[in-house]
Amino acid sequence: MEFKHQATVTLAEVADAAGVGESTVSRVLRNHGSFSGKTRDRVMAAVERLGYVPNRIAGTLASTGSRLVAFVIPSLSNIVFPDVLRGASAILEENRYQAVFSVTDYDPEKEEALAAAMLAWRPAAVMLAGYEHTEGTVKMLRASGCRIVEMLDVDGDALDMAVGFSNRAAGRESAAFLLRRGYRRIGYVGHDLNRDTRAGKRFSGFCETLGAHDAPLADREILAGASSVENGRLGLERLLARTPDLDAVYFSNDDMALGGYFHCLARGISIPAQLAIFGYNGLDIGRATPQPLSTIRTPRVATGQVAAQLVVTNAPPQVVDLGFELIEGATA
Amino acid sequence: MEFKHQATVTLAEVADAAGVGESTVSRVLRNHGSFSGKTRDRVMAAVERLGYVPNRIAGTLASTGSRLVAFVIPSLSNIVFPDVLRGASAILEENRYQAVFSVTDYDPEKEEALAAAMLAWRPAAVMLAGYEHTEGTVKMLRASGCRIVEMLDVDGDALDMAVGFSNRAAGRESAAFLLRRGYRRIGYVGHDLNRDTRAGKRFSGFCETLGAHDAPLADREILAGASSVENGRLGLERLLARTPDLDAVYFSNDDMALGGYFHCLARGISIPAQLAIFGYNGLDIGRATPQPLSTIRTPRVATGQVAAQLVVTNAPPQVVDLGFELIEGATA
DNA sequence: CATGAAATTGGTAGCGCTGCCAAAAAAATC
DNA sequence: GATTTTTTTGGCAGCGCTACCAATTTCATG
Repeated sequence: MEFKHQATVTLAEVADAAGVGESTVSRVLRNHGSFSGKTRDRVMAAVERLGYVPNRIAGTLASTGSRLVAFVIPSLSNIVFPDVLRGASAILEENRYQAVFSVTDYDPEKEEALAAAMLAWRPAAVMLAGYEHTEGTVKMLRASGCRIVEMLDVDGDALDMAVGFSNRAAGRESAAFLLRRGYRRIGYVGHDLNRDTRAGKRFSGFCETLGAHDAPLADREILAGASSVENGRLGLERLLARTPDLDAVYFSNDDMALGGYFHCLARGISIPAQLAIFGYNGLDIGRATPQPLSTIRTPRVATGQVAAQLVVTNAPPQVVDLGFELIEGATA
Repeated sequence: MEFKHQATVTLAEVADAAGVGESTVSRVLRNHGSFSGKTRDRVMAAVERLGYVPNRIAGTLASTGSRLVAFVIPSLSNIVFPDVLRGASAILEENRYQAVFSVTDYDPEKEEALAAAMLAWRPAAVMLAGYEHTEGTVKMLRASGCRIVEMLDVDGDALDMAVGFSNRAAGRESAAFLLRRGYRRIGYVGHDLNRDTRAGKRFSGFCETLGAHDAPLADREILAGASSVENGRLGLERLLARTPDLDAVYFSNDDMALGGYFHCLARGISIPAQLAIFGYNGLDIGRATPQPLSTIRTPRVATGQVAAQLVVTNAPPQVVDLGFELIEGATA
């Protein structure tokens, strides 16, 4: 088997080598249309011999519709997005689609620029996080004619398709759970809510339910920057310094909550007797801590899977609510 | 159900609308070649008016060399790879390159299939993890003529370029550190080493140094499946059940080590007096635990950045060793 | 003004493939 | 064996853009 270095073999060369026409090679390779077994063998032998690799750029240009799926995600540091990508890429690979991605850093303007760059690749679909986009992004996506999937949120109007769960409801249920357990002096530790609008929706649902039960949020500590274990720890420390008599704290997610948990471990604050901790996401690590973290488990991988499934099946516009699960754990 | 694709605006239509030739529009849009300010304004106005989005598929086919960079990575669950992607995607975006990815699940055969699929997009470069590839993968990559970057390992011969650090040296230094601290009864808890060959190299370097100091590995517990906090916890439990008199345990990475740490917290095993714990990766969470984790911090994001930089600058073949940093922490 | 140099511009041949159509070959039917 | 039907095949026009080259305009300069 010879491979020519750097000289790209074209379909025409394969056709010559196999002694057949170009379209025949194309049909064999795509297993589309009809051809005899003998022809197929001859073509495949030539492909093998020449080390031919089809050029999908050319193929996509010639045919209608690409097999590229574009992901425009806020971050790769927040485990949520790798999880979504993981779910989606498995489905996409099975269906011979190719995933392309860009990271917006939670910046709507950057999202617009990156979405535009993505559309230049004429993807079959664009997958985004949530419903909050600039006017320009919306207009561009609409005009593109490609499928759009907004992921990880269902609290709003979908441009085309949406897959996820209600962040607002997650916030409400978290509050209801804490109230049922008898906590009344409840605080919040979160990260930048303007950027992470889904965290903002959870917080707003949380406060709504607290308010409805005459137990308004006692105090809050919002840290600038991304969510992290360290920020969670720091946030709880500051919150307790200001408002020591809290009996429960809701965190913007499990990373932050783990930081809070570690703070309590380090300071000898007994959980949940002295202070209850509640998170969001249902990370694996939260189940392996000495006391399993009380949290809400979200279908992150499934969100990616379903989103990809909708795209590969070219499903009609729809919103899929995958729900979430409250994990009682031992910290609340 | 049928979905109409909107009629996409082409460069030719923009040219007509602006009253100029196609090549002029192309030059203006790419800011390449010369054109007058007046022409540029006319073209940009037409682009704006028609909502033209260039078709990069066509552009790539017509020109030589694409601006796609293909990542073929083992996993998205192991934070290492999102971190690498994060570093790389920032650099690539700045340089108007587009990242494409596939996930191999640590399966070399799947890596070969996915690499082949990637090459069909004629990427500027293919970025892989480590040096262990099938013969077919190597042959194909060599023949492709595109740049190749092997990441996260420098213990071997690079196909073209490599960026990372020595896993073997990391293992050796970890062992040396534990020996310096006086630990002699040392165990190991790891995950599937056949698949994660870099973890295998660390382990082998670790054992080598132990052996050289007459303190051979006392016992080991290898868990099937991927690394996880839960597996680390389980692994340490099993290891200690079998060999209770260990004074230190080396884990295949920080996830596993955290599991071990939590096991000790839950069982009241005092760290590091009764048992020392040493990890690998330098995750943020390991710095926020009540006792900071003793571990080796690896330049994951930088690996991605440098790898991307090499590609966008079309650097000559080379191996870049970014090194690593031993963090003493408080668990060993 | 003339003349050559420099800056702009447009025309057009591909890039490598797919989709359509007609031609050829093979199989089925009378 | 002639005819019809079915299966296989090849030719070729694009897909939308870029690269190259030649044509045109503008600018300097004597």
